[in-house]
Amino acid sequence: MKDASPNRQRGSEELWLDAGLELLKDGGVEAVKVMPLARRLKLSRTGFYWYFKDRDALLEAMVDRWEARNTGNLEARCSAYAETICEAMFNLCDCWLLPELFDARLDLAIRNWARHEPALQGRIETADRRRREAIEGIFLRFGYSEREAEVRALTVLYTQVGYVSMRIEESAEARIARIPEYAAVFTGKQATEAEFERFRARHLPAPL
Amino acid sequence: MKDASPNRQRGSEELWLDAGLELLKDGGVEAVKVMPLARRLKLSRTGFYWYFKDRDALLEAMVDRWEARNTGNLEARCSAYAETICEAMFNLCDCWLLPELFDARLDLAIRNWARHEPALQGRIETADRRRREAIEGIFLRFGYSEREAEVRALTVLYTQVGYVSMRIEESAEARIARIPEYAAVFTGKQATEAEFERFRARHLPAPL
DNA sequence: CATACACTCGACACTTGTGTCAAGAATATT
DNA sequence: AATATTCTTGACACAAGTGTCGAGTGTATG
Repeated sequence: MKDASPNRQRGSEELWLDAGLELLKDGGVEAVKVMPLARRLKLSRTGFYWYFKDRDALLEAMVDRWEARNTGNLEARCSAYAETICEAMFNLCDCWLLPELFDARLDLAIRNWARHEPALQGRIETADRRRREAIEGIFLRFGYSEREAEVRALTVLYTQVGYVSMRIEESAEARIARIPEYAAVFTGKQATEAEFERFRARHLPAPL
Repeated sequence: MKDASPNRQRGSEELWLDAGLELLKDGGVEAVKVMPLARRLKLSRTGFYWYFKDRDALLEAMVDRWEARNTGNLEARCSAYAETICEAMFNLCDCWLLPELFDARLDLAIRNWARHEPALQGRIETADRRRREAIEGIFLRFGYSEREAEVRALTVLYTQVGYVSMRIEESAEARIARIPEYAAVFTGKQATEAEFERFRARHLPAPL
């Protein structure tokens, strides 16, 4: 007595999870409700409960996904090979230009959510500590003092969070163009033309 | 003449508005519901509708209040008298130390809320532009190039938003102690002992 | 081919929220 | 003191969400 179409949409854990993340990113946690999710997927609301115990289980799964991504890539960029502090900073800046390295919207959404969820707040703090230590490491490797490395790392972190938080909309080119100046502020050193060219080259679309 | 009879709690526009802001600050917009508000004030829920047409009217009033505060004080600190770029930066830093100049929690709450409310987003952008121009003005007055002034102003803004957004908890002393280093990163110049002392003096409790 | 597994669905019971109304208490004005 | 205004309240009508249950429907496989 049901839909006769052979290829009808079928649910799966992935499907609900992805849709949940989508809703989280552009509507905040409060938008992650089972009912709207079902509407969006054109599935019955109650089907959700086959894959997840309840709404909280979904939220949990979303956080797990976030944890397994952003911070790791940032750490990796921080320990990438570099000959100068500016080159190292450019390596880190890859994160702000390549969405696959760092999902800024997700990061922001999780951060906002954590604001009213003390349990989550702890996980955020852990992530932020790891990130700060990774960035501090760059400065320490290039001879900055402990104290200076810390403040500079914090400036980088805050700037990044602030940038994302203010939802700046700029073209990739505009953003790339500003990068050397940010690098100069962050490190206190001016990058060479060559260093910037190497960075720019890997971010501009290859001229086939 | 109205006498406040202590017998019985009575409502008022102020009362509901203040409670609303409180809820906004520590629970996000989603927490600003008439029912919890009434519970908190120990008043009947429906009394609310005598003062405000509906929930949206309250939200509107809260935004008005925010607009009438934070940005203006920041602009004022940016145009305060200063002999050097570092002194000017310290003037601005007053905002991050004196809650009456700048309500960071409210700023953050409004910002998060705006994320999912395009209408509000416009007002945020206007506020951010005014702030950026005020900070840029400092750098321009002290001879930085247009381009450099812009990037440095943005760094200051993003750092501040990021700092608030990450909900850092530090004592006033710890924060004050770090300020000269931030000032050095932001301006590229080292403040003198005297400049920092003048700044510190007005923030430490007067030893009467 | 039968049957068990993986999955979907509608109905039900419950909770929290919104906004309206008419009746009434408290206070101010005349 | 009488009256008008200001404010509070409980009852009512609705909307949107959560989670459970039992009865299904396809599909894979033993």
